[in-house]
Amino acid sequence: MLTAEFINTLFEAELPEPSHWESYYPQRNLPPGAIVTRFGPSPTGFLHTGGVYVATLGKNLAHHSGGSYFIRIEDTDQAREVPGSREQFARAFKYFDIESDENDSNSKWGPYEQSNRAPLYHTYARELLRNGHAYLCFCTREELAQMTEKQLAAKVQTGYYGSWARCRNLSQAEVMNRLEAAKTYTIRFRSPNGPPTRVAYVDLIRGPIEQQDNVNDIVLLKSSDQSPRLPTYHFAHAVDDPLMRVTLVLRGEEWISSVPVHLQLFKALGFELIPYAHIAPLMKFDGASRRKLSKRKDNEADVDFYIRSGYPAGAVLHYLRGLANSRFAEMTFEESASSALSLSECGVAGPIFDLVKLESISREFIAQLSTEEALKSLLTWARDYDPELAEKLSRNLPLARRIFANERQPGVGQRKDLAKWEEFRPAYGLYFPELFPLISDPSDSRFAPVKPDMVVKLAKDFADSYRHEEDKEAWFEQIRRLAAVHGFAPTAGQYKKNPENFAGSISHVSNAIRIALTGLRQSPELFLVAHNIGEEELLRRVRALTRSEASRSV
RNA sequence: GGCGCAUUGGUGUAGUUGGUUAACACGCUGCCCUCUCAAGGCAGAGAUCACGGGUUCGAGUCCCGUAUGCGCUACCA
Repeated sequence: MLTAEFINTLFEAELPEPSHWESYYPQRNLPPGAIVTRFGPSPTGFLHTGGVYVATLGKNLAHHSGGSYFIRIEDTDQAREVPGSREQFARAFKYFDIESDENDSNSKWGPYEQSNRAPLYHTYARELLRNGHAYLCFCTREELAQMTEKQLAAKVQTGYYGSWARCRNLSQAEVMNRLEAAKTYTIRFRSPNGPPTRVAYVDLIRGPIEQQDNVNDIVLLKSSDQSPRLPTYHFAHAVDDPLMRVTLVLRGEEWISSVPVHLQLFKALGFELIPYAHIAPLMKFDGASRRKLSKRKDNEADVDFYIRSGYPAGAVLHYLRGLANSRFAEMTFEESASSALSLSECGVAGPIFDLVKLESISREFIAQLSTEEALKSLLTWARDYDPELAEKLSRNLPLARRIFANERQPGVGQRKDLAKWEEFRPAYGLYFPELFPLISDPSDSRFAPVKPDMVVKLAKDFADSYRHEEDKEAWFEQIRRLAAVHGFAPTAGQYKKNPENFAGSISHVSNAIRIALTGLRQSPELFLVAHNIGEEELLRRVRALTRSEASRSV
């Protein structure tokens, strides 16, 4: 056992006592049942889609219970910190509406970055040292690695326990000797380490869980040669969550195995237990098997993927809520955004994160936006990711509005062409003359099966007799006449019944014109195209084909 | 290896004290509509409820075992 005087020399002299912190962080004044929960991302890379999943669940639970949701940056592994992560986090939090209710300037329960909380951890590490629940360990990483190898070879449990825990019972004299030899040390938890026992607790999602109790003397404070000396996740969790007055620990399922450690730490620290809810991770198919959505392998695991591609946050969040509580998948976007999620409805198996499903939800989402909402969302995206498009849109807002309004006519079935804003340009760029490459080659493969000479004939006749009719039917009648003149069936139905009687279907003719006008095999109806680009531009596009023929025959 | 979690059609789930042909949504296929693609309408395929035992008159639902997948077993979180 180390003396109190000696323990004090290991820490800053003015380090507060636990009682100081416990009154410094009062209970929150919240209604009964209010949930206070936190999201704790580590700045070791981009924010993971699974993080948004957990965070949005937590924020929803907190807000619907009259509680509070906050983000605590868990940056205790400074070696693995990736520069720029925090900036990316901030952008992603904002985009997905999971920003923290609390921060260092509006709340007294901070700081909200663990690297700024070192004194807290030190106070409690010292306390555990004083009451014998912790000790100094001088084992080097090399020694620990060798030990693990031996354990593996001997087929015994790996870890720092029992007779393997060499520093567990060092005398104060031995400890002082090593300190004088300038050895670095960690502070380890002195686990109960008795005969194997079972431990049980209730998970709010899974119900009762029972497992073997922990016997490992896990590290509490990392190596003494670091500054500041930071805790491991386990210790940070056991200090921060009680003191930040969290009432629900919501985290990934990978933490289930660590609960026995956490329970022991809470007990040793004298804190009341906080209910746990472990969320099943988002999964993905890899061939025939499924695995956790991985930062390294899957670009849809990176939330920047959605921001960059222009998936509206509302669509992604709706999908994520549906994965958490399937009831939400059946709701309208509005209902799902305003309803309370529940832990008991969360599935226990990891759901497959299916990009195809997301795309379809996103299509629905964009389709139900009003013209103004859609335009605003598109412009916001384009300013960052397609400045050229943003510029063209801003210079012709009436046209931009018309494009969305065309697809949103009341009473008419709603088109669902766009799943993400990066699809806007390929689908609708054709409306902007500056973004449209003229098609002048009649043998372009997009015209198939209509032959090049027929393409030219159709283009020439169409342009020569073109009238910019204001009525949809009257306008399309031109195409029908054009088809009839060249032996094509005037309706698709007639061609279908007797294909042998015709040179082709009306659809061949309309598609030839479609390609000339839009360059696309799929486009909005031609009448709309004609009126959105205007007569002059229409004729310019169609005549590009006839000119090409003229120059070729010279 | 040890420990833990999971397993209902392609996907997400429902199936709350065991009780008739396992339900819903999305997806998929075909047809209709149709100038293309969507949207819409109609019809359809698709699950021996992971596998094997057991309890029971009767099990997706309870019990045991097995398999498979995932996770933890770090001075990573």
